[in-house]
Amino acid sequence: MSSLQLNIDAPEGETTYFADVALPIPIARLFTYRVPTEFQELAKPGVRVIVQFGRQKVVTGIIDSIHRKAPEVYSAKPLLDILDAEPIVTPQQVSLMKWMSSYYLCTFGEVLNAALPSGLKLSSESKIQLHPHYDWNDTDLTLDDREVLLLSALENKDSLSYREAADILELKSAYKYIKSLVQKELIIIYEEVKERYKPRKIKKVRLHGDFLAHENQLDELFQQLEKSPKQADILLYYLREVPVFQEPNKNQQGLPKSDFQQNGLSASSLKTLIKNGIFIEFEQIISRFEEDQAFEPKPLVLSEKQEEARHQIISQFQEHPTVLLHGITGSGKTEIYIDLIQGALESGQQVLYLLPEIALTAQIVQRLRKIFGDRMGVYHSKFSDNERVEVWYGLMEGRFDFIVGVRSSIFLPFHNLGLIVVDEAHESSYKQYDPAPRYHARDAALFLAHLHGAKTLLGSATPSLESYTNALQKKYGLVELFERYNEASLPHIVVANLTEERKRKTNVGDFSSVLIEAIAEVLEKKEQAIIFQNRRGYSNYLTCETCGFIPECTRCAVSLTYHQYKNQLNCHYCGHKQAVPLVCPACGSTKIHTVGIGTEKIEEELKLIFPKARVQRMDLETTRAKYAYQNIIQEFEKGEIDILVGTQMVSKGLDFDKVSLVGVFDVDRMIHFPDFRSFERTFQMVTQVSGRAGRRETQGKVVIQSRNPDQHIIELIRKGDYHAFYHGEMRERKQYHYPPYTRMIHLLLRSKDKKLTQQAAQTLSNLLKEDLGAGRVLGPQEPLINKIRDKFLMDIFLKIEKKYKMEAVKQLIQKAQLELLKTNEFKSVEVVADVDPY
DNA sequence: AGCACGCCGACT
DNA sequence: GTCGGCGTGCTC
Repeated sequence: MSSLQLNIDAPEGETTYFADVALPIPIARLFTYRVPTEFQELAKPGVRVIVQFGRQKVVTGIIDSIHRKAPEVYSAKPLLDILDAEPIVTPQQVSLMKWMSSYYLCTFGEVLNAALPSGLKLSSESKIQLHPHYDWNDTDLTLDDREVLLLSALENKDSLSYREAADILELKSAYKYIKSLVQKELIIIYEEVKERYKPRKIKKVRLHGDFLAHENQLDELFQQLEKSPKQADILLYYLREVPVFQEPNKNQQGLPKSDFQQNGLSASSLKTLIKNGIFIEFEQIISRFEEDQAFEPKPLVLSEKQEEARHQIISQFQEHPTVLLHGITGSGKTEIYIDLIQGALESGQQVLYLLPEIALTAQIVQRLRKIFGDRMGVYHSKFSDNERVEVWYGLMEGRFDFIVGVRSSIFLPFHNLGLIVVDEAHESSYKQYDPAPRYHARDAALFLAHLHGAKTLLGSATPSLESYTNALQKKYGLVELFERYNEASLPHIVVANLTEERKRKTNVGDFSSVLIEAIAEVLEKKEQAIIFQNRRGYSNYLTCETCGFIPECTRCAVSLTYHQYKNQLNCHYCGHKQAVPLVCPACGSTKIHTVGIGTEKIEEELKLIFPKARVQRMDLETTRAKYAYQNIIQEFEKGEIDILVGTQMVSKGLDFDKVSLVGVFDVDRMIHFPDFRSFERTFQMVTQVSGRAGRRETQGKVVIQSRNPDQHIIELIRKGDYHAFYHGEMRERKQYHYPPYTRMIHLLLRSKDKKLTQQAAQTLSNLLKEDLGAGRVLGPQEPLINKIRDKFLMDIFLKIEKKYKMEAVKQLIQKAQLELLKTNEFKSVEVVADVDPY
């Protein structure tokens, strides 16, 4: 069979090659395509190819390898096209992606999907159009009403996608009718391949070369244009802007067409000049990023302590590829990063600076831009696809050698990486939860560094227990900075006892008198305050006073969050929105009131308590737009805002000189979050947000509101004692076998059938317990939120001691999953694996 | 993930 | 009876 295939297209004596292609689909397999002879030169690992996949679809894939082994049980389809002359992914990228798919238990295709900016992925869409020989009057065929509807739609619009066709018919699928029309030869199906990336082009004009041979030719031209003064004006303007005789090559570059209009010159006259061949119109590809931004490479002056830390880091790098820089907020870690980055760049290496999320970038990017100019590329989620592709190419082509970006920037095509800085390395937003690959960018960055032989610097004021443990065990180097830069002092932390205040009735709603007085003082002194509450929306939920009814999401097992601003109830899990009921849907009562307090309500109450203060809210809602975040920050910086209320966004890396108060609105909510890391999270978050208070001369103040201020964790936060926190928490972790003493894998099962999900979870859990031992398998248990988007959920957690090989464990999981699938009913149950689920 | 084929309830 | 729902299997 295979010998037959070998001869399909190669002439006698030539070999047929095959390409194993990775496709961006969640199938844990490569697909083998035949390499047509004309592509043999170009087909090499790392180039993008277009292939047919399935009956209709055409998709972009990446060649993984080229070989001569013909598949035995099917005949390979040919590669349809090759998109790149050179590999678009480097061998290191492929290694990183392969590691990721095996470590995080997902398919290579899923990683590929996350790694490539969608501008680099092509995919096709099935579309329909009228048959070339279609003639409306000619149809003696009997047509269904819906078929007629589709045909008339196609007469108005050249083509329709399947989706559009279904929408026109108001059906879920129009496939049946499409098929019927195809059979009747009235329409045809075709594939439209969309190239998503488009370089930005501008239209320019230049003077036709003929007029440059002699100066008199220009004179003649002016005479010719005597009766068309508008055209003459344009010519004059052009000659003024472009000194064609002094610098002839300037004419080659021409002038943007838009310049003429901006200077009040007639567009139609310019058109005439182009038509008459006096000007030549052409297009030029330009960068989406502003070029030649002014930058001043100011020499960086490190303080003595910083200098010392820098020195230690460099010497630790001699022995360790990874160093943890543990420096309290305000200790000046950024300056040290900058210094090290400059060092790496000077030695010709590339640098990646990872930030946890876009929220952080605005301020730091501005600062870095001033130092590194346009050799620095920025990569984050608010960039458009096209912008991302430009960063990708820019890095490949060497225009950038320094990338500042969020977690997905680890996938960029580095070829000579020397240093990775992971700023705020403890941040949980480095972990991607959904969809796969569920990776942790900090850990992936360590692997990436390993691939390049690069160094990694993890920086944090409150390192994760994992990282700090690694440092104590000498797996990482450790450098610690306990002094604030510029002799600024640490903020004074006070805890407001809400229970006590309620008893004495000194509180105002959810505000303690302590917090209110502190805010009043700040306003008095014309300083600024940040109020932190990690819950967006107005209130947690609504409830009916009469019958206790709580509006819940129809698709998820959660109460709906009340958003006053839009007068809506929102589900924060599936995005469902609905109007606020005027009367209780259960009993008809009008006594509906709000429970819990979100950023929106805090904002409102602050405006009531301090009517003169300028209050601004910063959360997901108010920062949706591309520059919204930046705008708020700028206003705050300029002092146009007195009180900034926000979710965790406000806690991250912002430095404001005039902030002298930070209020942590509800620390209890964070402490009691049902997760073994809730203490760690709380410690990190509160420490971080506290660090926003008082940067320079003034000592800042932090007010933490709690109903139960005697909790040990609050005491640790108050003292800012990381080491005591670390050791205390580690004891707990050891006792209950939690990370970092073990590694965790979370298995989530979901399906539309509750019983079935539970049964499948029980079965899977039993299978795993057989292989791993009951002690290492927790559950199955129903998660707190047991339904999301109409799918019921079940949890299984695996806790594996460090000494076990994770590879083997993962194989067991896959084995158990296969075993589970042997029961037919369980096939509709999805199993999602999340490795290191935090 | 799509997408096509096959098997069952509610309607002209 | 057929239409239209969705469950199931496959993709080189």
